[in-house]
Amino acid sequence: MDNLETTINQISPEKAITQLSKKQQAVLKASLSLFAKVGYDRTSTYEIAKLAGVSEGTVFSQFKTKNQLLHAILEPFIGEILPMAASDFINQLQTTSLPHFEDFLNYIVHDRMSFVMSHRSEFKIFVQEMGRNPQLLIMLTERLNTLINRRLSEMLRFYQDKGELITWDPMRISRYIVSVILGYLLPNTLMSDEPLVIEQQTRECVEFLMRGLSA
Amino acid sequence: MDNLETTINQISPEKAITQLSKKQQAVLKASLSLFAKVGYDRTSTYEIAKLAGVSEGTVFSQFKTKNQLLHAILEPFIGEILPMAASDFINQLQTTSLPHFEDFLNYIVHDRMSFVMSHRSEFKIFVQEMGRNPQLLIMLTERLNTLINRRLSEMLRFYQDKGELITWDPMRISRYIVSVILGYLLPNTLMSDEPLVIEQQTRECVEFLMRGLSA
Amino acid sequence: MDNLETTINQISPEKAITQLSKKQQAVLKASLSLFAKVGYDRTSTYEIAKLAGVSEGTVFSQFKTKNQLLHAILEPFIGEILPMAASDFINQLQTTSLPHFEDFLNYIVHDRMSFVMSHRSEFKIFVQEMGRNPQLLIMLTERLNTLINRRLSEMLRFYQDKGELITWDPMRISRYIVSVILGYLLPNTLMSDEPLVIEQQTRECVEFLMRGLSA
Amino acid sequence: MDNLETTINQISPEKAITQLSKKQQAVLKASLSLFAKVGYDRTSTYEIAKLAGVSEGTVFSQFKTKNQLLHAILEPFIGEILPMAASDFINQLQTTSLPHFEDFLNYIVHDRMSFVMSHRSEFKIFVQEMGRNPQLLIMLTERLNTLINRRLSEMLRFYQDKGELITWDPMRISRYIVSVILGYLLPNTLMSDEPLVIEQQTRECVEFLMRGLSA
DNA sequence: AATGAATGAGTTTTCATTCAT
DNA sequence: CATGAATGAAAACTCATTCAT
Repeated sequence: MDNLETTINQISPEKAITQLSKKQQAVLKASLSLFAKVGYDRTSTYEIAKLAGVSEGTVFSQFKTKNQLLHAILEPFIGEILPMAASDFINQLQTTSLPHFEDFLNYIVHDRMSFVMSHRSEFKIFVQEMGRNPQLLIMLTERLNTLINRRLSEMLRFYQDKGELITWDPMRISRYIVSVILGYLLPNTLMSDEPLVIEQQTRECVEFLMRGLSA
Repeated sequence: MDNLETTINQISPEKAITQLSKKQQAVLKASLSLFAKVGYDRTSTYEIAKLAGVSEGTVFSQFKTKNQLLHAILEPFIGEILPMAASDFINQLQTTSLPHFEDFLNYIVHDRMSFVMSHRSEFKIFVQEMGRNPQLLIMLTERLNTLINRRLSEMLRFYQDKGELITWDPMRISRYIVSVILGYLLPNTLMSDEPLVIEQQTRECVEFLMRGLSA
Repeated sequence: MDNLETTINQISPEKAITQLSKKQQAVLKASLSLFAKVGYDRTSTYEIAKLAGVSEGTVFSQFKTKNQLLHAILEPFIGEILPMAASDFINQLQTTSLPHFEDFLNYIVHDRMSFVMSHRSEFKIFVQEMGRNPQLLIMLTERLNTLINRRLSEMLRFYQDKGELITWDPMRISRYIVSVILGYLLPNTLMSDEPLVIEQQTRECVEFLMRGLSA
Repeated sequence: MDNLETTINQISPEKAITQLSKKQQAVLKASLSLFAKVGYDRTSTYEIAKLAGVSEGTVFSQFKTKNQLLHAILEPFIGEILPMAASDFINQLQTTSLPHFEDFLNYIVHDRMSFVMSHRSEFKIFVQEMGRNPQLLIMLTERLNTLINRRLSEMLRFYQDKGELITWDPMRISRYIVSVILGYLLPNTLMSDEPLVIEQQTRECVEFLMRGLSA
């Protein structure tokens, strides 16, 4: 069911990333790990080089600046991984027959939890950078708006028409779904590093959301 | 109703903070502002001095290091503002007659939103630091646990016994309340800097929570 | 016998030093102690103020700069204590009847050891500064030359004429006497801080010098 | 005869020091020169960089702190140069046939004077630091004790048994020899920077010591 | 491409000194 | 005179970035 467990390299095989040599991949991996753990600003290029097992010069041979390294992580995340995940997600949703809102909720809660869990590091970096660079949030929001919201709204309206979902503004409904999911993910996943039993959490989540959102 | 709109200086007039000279207060204020806006790491002590209108030496005369400046902001927040707010909040709750769960929800959602809004900067800094220093979250959680949770649980059980609140684990109920509140606060307040119409948001919030949580 | 146990304040009662207030004396004493212990450069005016129990401003009210504080210690030492000690010493020598060279040696070895021991701190500071400011040594040498050497040379010649002292250049003889005394003082006194049993050391010293220097 | 005129680089060609690049050697050389001339505390890393003809960053690329720079100078001196010199010196003494105590004295006085003269800068720095860090003296004393004193004592006893040397404690005899040598070296060499005519000084030195120490 | 020594601008920090109270 | 907050110049140190090898 989870079609999102895509690694960075599986995403766009013909693009920049797979052209990267072993060393460059190590650099990217080391950056991802360190940026997520201690933050972009507290990670020095020396530490990246050390963790990647390369020289400091090598860190800069592919990515000209430290900031490009950050973007090399975040851009595919915002520009490819998230949208692709979103498309896949939406497509999957549409082709999957989910006759009832509860099935729908079950599906998306579980799927999104899995997705975030499998991209924990990127999320942490994204969240941290968002704190300083609100433009990131705007970029993300716009992308998701065009990709998801219209089609998601259609779906929500489908269940509203069926009388299974409260007739609030779909944006408002989305906000609650996202909030409750993040309420589980943020403390357990982004802040600490404990594993998360997705199935159990999903059940709880859906139980609450069904009460709050069914017509 | 909101007894929490206490500024830093109103908190402990006889303690450290009011001993600070005008210039030192300016330093603290400038740091608070810059740390919140661009983050601790991207704020130089030179910029703090410039914004505070003092010399760079002055930045270090009271707070010996830049990191102490951060702690001078966060510690009263974690150690005094939050707990005092929590106590006030709980006491207020207990002395206020809130016969129905909906009154209770209305009260806490509005109060907490107001509180966060009035300490926006501190929250932003706290959230940013939390991303790198998970220990902060643990400190906070422990403090809040001892201060709030037991008494909050009692109150929730009061409404559960009255048959107005679903008989889930009070911790789980708290999580949903917090999640939904943050779902409103984070995007509008912490990430961007737009003003927030608390009354409207509170009403929406409570409406949803009542559906999800009433027995 | 030891006429040199003069404290700073006993030296020039009509001059600056006794005009000093209690606080200023404390400053001077603290400086002396810290300069001797950790060196001039590693002593901050803040530490002087703290040890003296005064404010930092007070450190500068009498002595305009930190360097003047150093000179306030060294100048009386070079300009007054040492010469006065030297005069006293020479006068004492001349008025004291020391018919034999061995008596003479005994006297000066014991007296100089006592003198250095009672001005240990000043000596330490002087030696340390000398390493960086060779001019100090020149100043000292010139002063001692005019004050002592001529008259000391006369005395040495007295014993040479009596056939009790080898007929080397008096300067050379002085050098050996000084070297051997310092050979005892430097390790035990200036470098470490152990007490020194002067009588025992004097006897050893004189025994060796008598062998090396008697005619 | 003087086997001790070893420069820093001749000491351990395969070790740390020769791994240093040209620029790093320049940094070390500049530090040595400035520390000796004006003292560690009065030498700024900027001045070191300027004298070495490198950027200030380079000063810190190899030696992480200014203090490590000091240790990079002193440690090989205490840990390698002195002990090696000591061993060489003792070995040389043992293999050289020195039938009479006067030959022995002549040899060591000349050799030690040459050694100190060829490491003047290191000695100056060492002496200066010793004034503030008495632990240095302890380190040195312990090293020399284990390396030299036992074997030197044996040699002295050899001449005592031959009836050419006074039967004092060898430690006491060493103290006089060292004192008299330093009596020549300190004023002429360490304090000022004038050259020293070793042969002449050696002759005077030995003449006095022979009188004082022969049986 | 990879290396790592070198760079230099920027940052934090120290501290002697000043000055209003 | 005494105080101690304020100053600012200078110091040590960091680190992203460059470049010769």
